[in-house]
Amino acid sequence: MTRRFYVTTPIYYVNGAPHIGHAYTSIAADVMARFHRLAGDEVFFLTGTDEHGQKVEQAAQANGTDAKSFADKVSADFRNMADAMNISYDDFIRTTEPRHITSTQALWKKVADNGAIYLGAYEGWYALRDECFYGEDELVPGPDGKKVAPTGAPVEWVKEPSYFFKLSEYQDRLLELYENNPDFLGPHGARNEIVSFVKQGLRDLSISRTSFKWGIPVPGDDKHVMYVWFDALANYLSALGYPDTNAPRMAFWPANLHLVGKDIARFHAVYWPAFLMAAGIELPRKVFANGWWTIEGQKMSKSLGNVVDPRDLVKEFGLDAVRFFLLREVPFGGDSDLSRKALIMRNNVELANDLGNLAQRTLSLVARNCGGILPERRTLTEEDTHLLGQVMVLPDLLKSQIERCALTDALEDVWKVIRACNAYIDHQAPWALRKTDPERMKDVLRVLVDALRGIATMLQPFMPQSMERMLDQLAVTAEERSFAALETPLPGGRQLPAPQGIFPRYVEPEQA
RNA sequence: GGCGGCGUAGCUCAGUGGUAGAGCAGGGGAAUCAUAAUCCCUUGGUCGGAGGUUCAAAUCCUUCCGCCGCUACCA
Repeated sequence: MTRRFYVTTPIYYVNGAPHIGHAYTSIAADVMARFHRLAGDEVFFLTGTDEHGQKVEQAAQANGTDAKSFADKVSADFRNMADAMNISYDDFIRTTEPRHITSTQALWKKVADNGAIYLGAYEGWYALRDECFYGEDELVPGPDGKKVAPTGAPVEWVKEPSYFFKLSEYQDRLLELYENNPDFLGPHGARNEIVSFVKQGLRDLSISRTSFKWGIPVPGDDKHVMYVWFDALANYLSALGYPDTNAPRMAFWPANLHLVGKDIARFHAVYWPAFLMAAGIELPRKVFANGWWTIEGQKMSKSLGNVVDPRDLVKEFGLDAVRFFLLREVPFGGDSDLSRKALIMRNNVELANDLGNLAQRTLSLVARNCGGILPERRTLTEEDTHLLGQVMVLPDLLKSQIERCALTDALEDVWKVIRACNAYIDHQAPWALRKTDPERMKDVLRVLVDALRGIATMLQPFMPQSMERMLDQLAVTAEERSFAALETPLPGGRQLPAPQGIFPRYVEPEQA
């Protein structure tokens, strides 16, 4: 029976350019998607862009264009970044697409028909000049002592008609959800915060606006457009073809994993399940929040001018070195720091020295001493069995790590085996066996090739391009690269191509 | 203010009741197949402070200090 696996990234808001944080979440989701494909699951991997709202309207104006053209441009840039990072998405949804608009309106109607939406009034501090609401804490004292907007514009307390979602009625059911499904929300820190947030009590949620037009019209009341979360969250269903229950993709619902940045964990863990409960739709299995990246120890911000475009890093260090670094550096779920030094260190020590050099020394021994022919699998010594045993448990080991979104731990598990391989080759010393026991040398090299094949197979989701090259050099055919294929040893006698370095050491250009 | 998290070797972190761990960095040695990469050994911590529970605490409780997060409509 084929298992289905549906994983999503957030849809990224198009009021600003893509940066390393967006890439991070997408790469993590990509690893999950690729991993499940290699495990034989049927995968649907969704990403996209969120394009409505006042901020996009304003950003477009500032750029002297209209909202749609602006959204087109930025959305294309996000898509370009996803492609540049080798994100294997199956669909890229945009909230301005007709399929999303009709689907979201259908979801709204369903929720409204079930009595969870009512018309009320949204109150707040409104600055006429900015055409914008501000939160109480955003206001600053003006020259005359009266509170004004951060832009300096005068504000007044106004009421605007708005549709509300009866979020307050879902507190108990949400707490029950977290209680009964400890894995629904991760990691632990985020989970605790959300639970205590919900325990504090929930207010109804304003889900429409009349103060701007760039949004999805509320069904039956064109004066309103949907506000933020109802529109955005619905993408996870609209991409599947909701409300058409016969749409082929609907079989992927409920989603197995919504991967999100920690800033929007609450919306995914509180609003989204509540909307779905109200609509009578099954809930996603898991929401997991990843942390933030600081840059050289500093918060990434436009004002500091240290916003990192991942495509620049790729140009300098190579795609897989960047993918690897982001997932390897710090436990997935926590915050992490991106520094040049750490990136170079990871690349040189773990990719070039540990793994790249292991492959290179093994394959050049095979090339030189076996004529590049893969030796047969023969009798194994205790050491051989021990090493291969470590390789054989990797699929199950990683499966459970991926299950709990422990991407860093998964990599650490693989690296333990890589280090064991380096110890093995030193202890066996096939270069010495060449003179004393050439047959045993072949056995040793064969064990190493098998170990490398297992390692490269498991690392494909993390570093698809490099591992493709490594598996090519190991003469593993395209059909032999799934996890299941690892149970069948490669037939001996194959001709291996001439080995070529896969992970070059990074050497800093000469300082002036 | 309320709730929560963290504070363990120079650095990044693992370890949740039973004689302190990993990787990197530092020191010594071996090997020379390999991208001068690798392997072996090793230095190093009164586990933030104090008090308590226990035969036994980094691990449970109390308190103090320091850092951080959340505290709703902000993408």
